[in-house]
Amino acid sequence: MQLRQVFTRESADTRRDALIAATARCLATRGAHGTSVRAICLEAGVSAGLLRHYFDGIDALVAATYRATGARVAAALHASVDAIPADNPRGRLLAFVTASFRAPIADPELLATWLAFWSLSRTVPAIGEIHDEIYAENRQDMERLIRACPNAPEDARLAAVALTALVDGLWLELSLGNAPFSVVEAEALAEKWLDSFI
Amino acid sequence: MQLRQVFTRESADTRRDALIAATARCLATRGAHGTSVRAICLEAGVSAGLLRHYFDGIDALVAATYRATGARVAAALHASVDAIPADNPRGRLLAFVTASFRAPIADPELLATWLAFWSLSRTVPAIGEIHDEIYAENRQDMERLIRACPNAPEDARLAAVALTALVDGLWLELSLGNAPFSVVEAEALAEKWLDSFI
DNA sequence: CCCCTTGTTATACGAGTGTATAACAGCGGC
DNA sequence: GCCGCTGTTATACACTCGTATAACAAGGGG
Repeated sequence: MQLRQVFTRESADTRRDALIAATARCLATRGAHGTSVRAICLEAGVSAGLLRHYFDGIDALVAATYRATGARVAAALHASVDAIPADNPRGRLLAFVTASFRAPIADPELLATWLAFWSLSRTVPAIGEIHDEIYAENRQDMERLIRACPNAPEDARLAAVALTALVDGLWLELSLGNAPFSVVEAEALAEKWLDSFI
Repeated sequence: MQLRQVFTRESADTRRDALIAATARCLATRGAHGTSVRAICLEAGVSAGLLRHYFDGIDALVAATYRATGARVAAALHASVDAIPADNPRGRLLAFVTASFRAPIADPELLATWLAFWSLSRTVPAIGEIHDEIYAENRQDMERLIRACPNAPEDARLAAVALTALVDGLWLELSLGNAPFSVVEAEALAEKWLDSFI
């Protein structure tokens, strides 16, 4: 005679956010392999059936989590940029570039989440589209910051490509762990690369 | 009354290699999510039980596939380097760096395989160790090529870190598809970054 | 040529997967 | 205070997962 679990009713947004947060924690902790409907709902403290009540399925929930995580990263980058006054465009660009090497972006858990997204983006078309959106927006932000510099290169797009690639590569190794370099070295390399464009 | 399937006996090495190749194809085609014991053995044309006869389990097989794939990439890189005569050390380094943007390394299937490995390296310790081995060897190769240059920087390690990061970032976006830049642009960026060190 | 080793297959098993469905209960409206 | 809506839970189902095991047959040694 199993007693039915007590529960409280929450608003749709609250539950959706809780499920998204639980999905991110699951991806980070257990990897994509261990992120199942039951694992997510256990992490969120709700029963397994509730997932389908708020999302079309686990793929849709993971896609929503991807979008939310991307927005969180973008917000952290923008916060770093906005900490530098507008009359220092190079400083703002440098802040945008080097923020990837510090918390909360250099988080190993964030890498685990991102890896799961990359893996799924080749299989699940909806996640692939979100990936393209996120990266396009990130690159536009970077281009804007480059163009704001007095010595901006004629091809801001290519400079953004170059900076993004170096930052991604350094971020990847830092987050994977056992990187043979320090955060300070990564920042110095990024600054050197930056100064070769502006 | 199911007739038992005809089969031919193969040497241990042949079967092992076939299973490794099938695993790589599975990871590339179906992603880590769809790479199961049955999928691998179907791809290899053997029954599901045979996997455990040659490997301790699916994790061990994936680890072996990781090692084999890493060796294949390293061989491709070395072939690119060896196509340049020894009296042109900068050319050899450049060949090592830019080979990542061409086949067979810029292959989208290779990315899918690599992503699966990265995802698993956080969960399966054995795969994490292989990852460290592969990356350490790759970096040593790069450092060797840097030190062979006449104007080699004092800190070849940091230069190798820098070049590896840029190449990885560019390779990642090229392989993910929809990259907003061309292979030629990637090569030019890598060469520019290279010339800022030697 | 036949036997024996053993590589290979077929089948079974328990656990876990995503999803569907009906019963339940929290809580606002009356 | 009670009703009814619906958010939530519990359970069931069909499927796939990795693995274990026994039956089978391929092919070399005698």
